[in-house]
This record gives sequence, structure tokens and C-alpha cells, in this order.
Amino acid sequence: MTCQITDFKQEHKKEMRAVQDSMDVLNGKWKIAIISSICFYNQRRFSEILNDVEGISNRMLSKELKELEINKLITRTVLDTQPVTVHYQLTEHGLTLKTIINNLTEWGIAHRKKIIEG
Amino acid sequence: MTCQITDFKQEHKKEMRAVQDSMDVLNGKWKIAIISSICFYNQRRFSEILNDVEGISNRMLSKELKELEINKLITRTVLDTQPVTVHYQLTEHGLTLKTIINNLTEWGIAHRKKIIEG
DNA sequence: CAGGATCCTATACGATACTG
DNA sequence: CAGTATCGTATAGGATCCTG
Repeated sequence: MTCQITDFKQEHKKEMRAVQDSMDVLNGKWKIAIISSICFYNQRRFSEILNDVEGISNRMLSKELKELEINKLITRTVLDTQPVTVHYQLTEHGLTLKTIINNLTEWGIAHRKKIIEG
Repeated sequence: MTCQITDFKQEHKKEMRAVQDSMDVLNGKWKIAIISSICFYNQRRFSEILNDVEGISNRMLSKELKELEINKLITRTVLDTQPVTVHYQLTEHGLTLKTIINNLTEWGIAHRKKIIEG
């Protein structure tokens, strides 16, 4: 025998946890922007991302990229050039964020309008 | 005369800015979770949100709610009860985040699986 | 109940300089 | 080029107590 109201609450608890799980991975000032940069260009180099993401320092970029790699959202490929070149790409799993990125892009534009127009 | 490559870059710059705009509004450890709480229940009281969002302090909840109100994502309604009751709801504009919330919920579940399974 | 005030700490982040 | 190391600051956030 199940309780409707209890099920309802349990469901929301699950949802709340899921949302927090997402945000734990995407936290910080730069994660989404970095992913976006790689996502928009499919493949991107360290210095290119550094340019795409306005205001980020190399220190932070380095740190965030590591975390994203640990979370299996991106891959890091060192090319045997002189000097070294490094490519970052989204993994298959990272690519599943594409929808969210696109939504955030659209929403950002809409929000800017909303705030400016008042 | 327009340059294809320049247009391409400009377009990405715009997208990058839009994404950052979104994240500026949704930054911090709790914003999305708070919005989710209100979103899932349509309408929610201070203490209820405090319970929904695991780990948040009343200080932060208060602060974040204010920012969300300033950004016109939620409305605050004081009910004339004893003691005072306050309802928070998403504005029409805030409701446009519903898609993103849902995506983040689904993604959070998928990500947890991915990380646990390895 | 819905917060505000105060105090405190951790850490996120920036700036700069350095290296293979 | 793609980072690492070091240092310093700001602020995000927690804990606790207080109030209309």
C-alpha cells in the first residue's frame, strides 16, 4: 500500500537531488562557459578557450579543465608538436549537455532583453 | 561585403556572452535549487524551501531569494496571517527556466549513473 | 514564521612570474 | 604553447543568536 502524498514528496526529493548533482558538476564561475566554448567549436585549444572565455585566468582554466576531465565531460589530447599543442573535446557524455547549453544561450539573450526593457 | 569567418566568430562571441549572462543570474551554490523547489511546487514558503534545499542556511536563502526577486524571476507575497507567512512563486519570466530545470534534472540523474558505473 | 545582524572561516579567484 | 607555483584578497557561505 503506497501513499500518494508520500510518493509525490519522494519524487520531488529525487528531482531536487538530481538538480543539485548537475550543479555540483557545473559549479564555479567558468565551467559552463568553458564547456560552451568547446561545444561551439567542437574542438578547442587551451589558448583558444582562454580567449573565448572573457576574463578567465590561465590558472583557473587549467583547474576547471582538470575537473571537467575528472567528471568525464571532456577529453584532453596532447599533440606531438613543437611546442606542445593540446586539444580539448567533449566526450559523448559531455555532448549530452548540448541541449542545456543551447537553452542557456537562448535564455541568456531573452533575459538580457527582459532586464534592459524592464 | 561580409566576411564568413568573421561572422562565424562574432556569432560565437554572442553565444558565449549569452551563456555567461545566464550563469551570472544563476550563479552561486543554491540559485538553481531554490528555483527548482519553487518550480516543482508552483508555490512555496520560506521554511519549505529551507527544507527542500538540503544544507542551505536561512541567511543564504534570504539573500538568494532577494537576488532572484531583483532579477524578476520570482515574486514575494506576504500573507496577512499571525505569524506572517510568505509565498514565493516564479514570475512568467522565471517560468521560462522550466525547460532548463527539467533538463538539469534529467542530466543529473544520467550523470550520477555515468559516474557510478564508471 | 520569516528573516536580519554579527562573527568567522574556507576557498574561489586574480595577478604575476616561471618552465619544458 | 600549455601549463605550474606562489602569493594575496575578496567574498561566498556557515553558525548562532535575535526580533516583529
